[in-house]
Amino acid sequence: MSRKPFETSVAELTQSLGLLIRRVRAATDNHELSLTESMVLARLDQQGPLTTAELARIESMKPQSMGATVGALEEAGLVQRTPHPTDGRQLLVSLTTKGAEMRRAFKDAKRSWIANAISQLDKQEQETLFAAGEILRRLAEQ
Amino acid sequence: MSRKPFETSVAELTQSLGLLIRRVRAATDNHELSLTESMVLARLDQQGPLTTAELARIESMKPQSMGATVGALEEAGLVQRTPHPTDGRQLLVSLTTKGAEMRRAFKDAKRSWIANAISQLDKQEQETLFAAGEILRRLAEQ
DNA sequence: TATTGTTATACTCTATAACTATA
DNA sequence: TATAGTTATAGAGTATAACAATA
Repeated sequence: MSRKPFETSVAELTQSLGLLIRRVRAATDNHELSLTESMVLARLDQQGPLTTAELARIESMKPQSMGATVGALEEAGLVQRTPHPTDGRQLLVSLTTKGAEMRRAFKDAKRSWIANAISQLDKQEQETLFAAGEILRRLAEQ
Repeated sequence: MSRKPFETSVAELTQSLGLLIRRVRAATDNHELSLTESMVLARLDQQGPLTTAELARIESMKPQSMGATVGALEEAGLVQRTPHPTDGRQLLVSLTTKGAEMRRAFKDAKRSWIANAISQLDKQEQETLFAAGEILRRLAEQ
């Protein structure tokens, strides 16, 4: 196979990411959760109740921005805020029954177009994608 | 190697993409070009002068949105608009000298944090990333 | 009638700044 | 003094709607 120049490959990757970002945003308009909202539900599902500040740190966002996201999820009835037992400043965010159901639906790969699309790729392409995901995470955290 | 459940891998990939999107946006604030602006410059560099409507189709955006992007690039002196020789409705967007210089700088992988970061990965990781880029583009266009 | 482009307006996501309450 | 959270405001990126000019 003939190798492309490095810059061409980077340009193509950048373009793919750009298209994907807009595709994700478009899906959001279609009554799906936003990327950040999905990420928050997944975190709460995996790690149990967390505070807004903790969620912000995990997702590399400002606490005020995460506050808005959590507020939207709360308004949608997917999460609830309860006072921290010992620290009066903190509010613990946790999944509601409806939020937990939403997560299960996502895991079925039926409700999220991206999970659904990935599930239709062959095994090797899925492996490539997941491996790239880990590399991209390292890049993002740099 | 122990395989993770599919849903876990999808969740991790989604999280990586989310972090990356925010990282790209943060870089934009630091006087770098936005992702879309970079994509437009790359297109014009590769394919020569194009109209706003053509650029919009290529990038899966509405012509009005692309008009704003092109307007920003024009204000920055990176592109110019010239009347189409035969079709009075169209304006051809092309790189200015300054815009062409900007593209060369990007190709040096010094000005763009993402190109720079990728250049520091080992060859195999770069291959994985570029292969994933092609898969992601297919997903985005679905 | 279809297409190119412009202008006006609005929405989402995230940021900064200023504040209160608690530790 | 530091941390958790809220509220107000702003900016970037994109969308929809309504319009003018040209094909």
